[in-house]
Amino acid sequence: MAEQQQETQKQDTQTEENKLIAERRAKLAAIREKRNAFPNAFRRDSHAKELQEELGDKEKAELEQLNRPAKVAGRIMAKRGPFMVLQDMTGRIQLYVDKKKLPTELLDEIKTWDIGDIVGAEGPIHKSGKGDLYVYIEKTQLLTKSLRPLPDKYHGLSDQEIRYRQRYLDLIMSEESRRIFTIRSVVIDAIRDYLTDRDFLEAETPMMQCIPGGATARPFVTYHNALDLQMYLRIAPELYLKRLVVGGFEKVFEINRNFRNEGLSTRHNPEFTMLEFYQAYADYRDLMDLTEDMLRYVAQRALGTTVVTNTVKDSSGEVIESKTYDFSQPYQRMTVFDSILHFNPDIQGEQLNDLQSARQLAETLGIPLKDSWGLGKVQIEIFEKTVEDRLDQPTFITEYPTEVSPLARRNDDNPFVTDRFEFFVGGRELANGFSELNDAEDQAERFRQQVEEKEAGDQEAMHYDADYIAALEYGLPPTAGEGIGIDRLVMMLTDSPSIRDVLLFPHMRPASA
RNA sequence: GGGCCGUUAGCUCAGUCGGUAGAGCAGUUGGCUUUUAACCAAUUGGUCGGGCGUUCGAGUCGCCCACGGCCCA
Repeated sequence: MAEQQQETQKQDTQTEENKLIAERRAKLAAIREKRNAFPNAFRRDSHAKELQEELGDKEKAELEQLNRPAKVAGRIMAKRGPFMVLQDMTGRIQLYVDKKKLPTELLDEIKTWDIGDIVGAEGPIHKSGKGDLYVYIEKTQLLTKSLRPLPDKYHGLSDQEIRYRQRYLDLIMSEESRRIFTIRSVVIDAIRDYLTDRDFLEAETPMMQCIPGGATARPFVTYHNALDLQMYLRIAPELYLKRLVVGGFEKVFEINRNFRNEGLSTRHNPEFTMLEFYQAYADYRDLMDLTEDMLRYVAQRALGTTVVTNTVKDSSGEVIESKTYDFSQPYQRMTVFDSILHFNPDIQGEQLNDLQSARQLAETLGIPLKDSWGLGKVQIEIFEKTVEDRLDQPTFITEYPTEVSPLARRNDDNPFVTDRFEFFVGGRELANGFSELNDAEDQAERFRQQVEEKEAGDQEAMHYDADYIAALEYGLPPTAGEGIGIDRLVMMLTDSPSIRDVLLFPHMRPASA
């Protein structure tokens, strides 16, 4: 009882607290008195952008003669004298309220319309003295009353936190934000087209797995009641997609979410979108060629060009650095080993090839080492520390050590490394691909090594997946597979500095009370 | 995890040396009806992120906490 009273009181103060909302509620109440305040029968026949493209160049007099009728709908974004600016998903167009022609009752109601309200309007398209198109209102109606005031019509929403937490406001206010998410959609569409055009089959594999495999990462843990079973959100679809190749789907791909239980940063979100694809009777070199070609196609579709510009801005938003990446050119290719030597002129090849001296080198570089690490792991640590963020132009790095590539096929000439590559642009890893390990016995041995590392305390090490080994024992044809991080790809294509700018609803700590 | 910065009206932001809280936009009232961040006049609106402390007095100084941003690990 007391709680209820408290709750009511709280609600009262919240309502009183914002006078602007109260005023809009009163306006809505007045409309409810007269009719259904939420009509849903209005149908538009035109979008703002089409009208601007079709009629924007025509003269004022010509348009008045044409008297082309249109029905439009959208959100009121500004009011300027007798004009209202309407925004729909394609763009903006003005409405003109002629107080000499419209009935008084309607004019009185239009006066109560606020920025943010959603309305429909019908009338011929004319052009104003200043050269802007408008719908000369003959009929109009309020479709949805907006109860909360929008951000500043000129400055928009500048509070980053609110942009992420209330993305809908960001989308209403920011053309740039709408552009980024439109590009994201086109990128995924283009990838899907590219692969399906080449006879890849799209597959959906489990998001909930009993053995989280296909990558080294900490998984999220969940629980299935009916089966009384601990399950994990997947960290990768890899092992399931390769089972499909065993099953005879020789070209498969999946675009979907992976979940990794790690921190949040400008580059990491606990759930992120990956493309993975597998092709039988191909090797990692074929996939490097495919990647070059596919990214060219995707950039062209999404941006209309293969030249991508990325900028670095200072705190005031001034561009202090600008780089261009031309995806029409062949990308550089370099081995891990060579790239370390290339970016570290002081380092000698012999130092890198000996565990003792490589460890020493790593310590000089300030890399914390674990006793269990072999030469390959130490080399990769040195690579990540001294090379990765300097790989600016599109570059394939090849020959990753077997020790850090538990699912990749060993190189025929040098079993210390695998037939694997990673792809970098702007210092960021965008893709990882390799010839798949299809030797069931070798794979079983590598799983055992991972389990040892897990038992030694590495929470990211892999589990032993006996069913996957069984699948390999039936025979996986020679296959190459690759993963491309969609979020990072979209960041690069849209020149977005943070992964949160390309995720509609990035994960945040719950807002404080 | 560490460092720096931020949090003031619905939004965008000022706020000097510690002395009763300001502007523009939005809103309200009136005017204007081919405007372009529309304009003109009047006007409403504040738990200064939260807490503790110093002080006669704190948006302002100190400490703690929350959330966010950037950089580093």
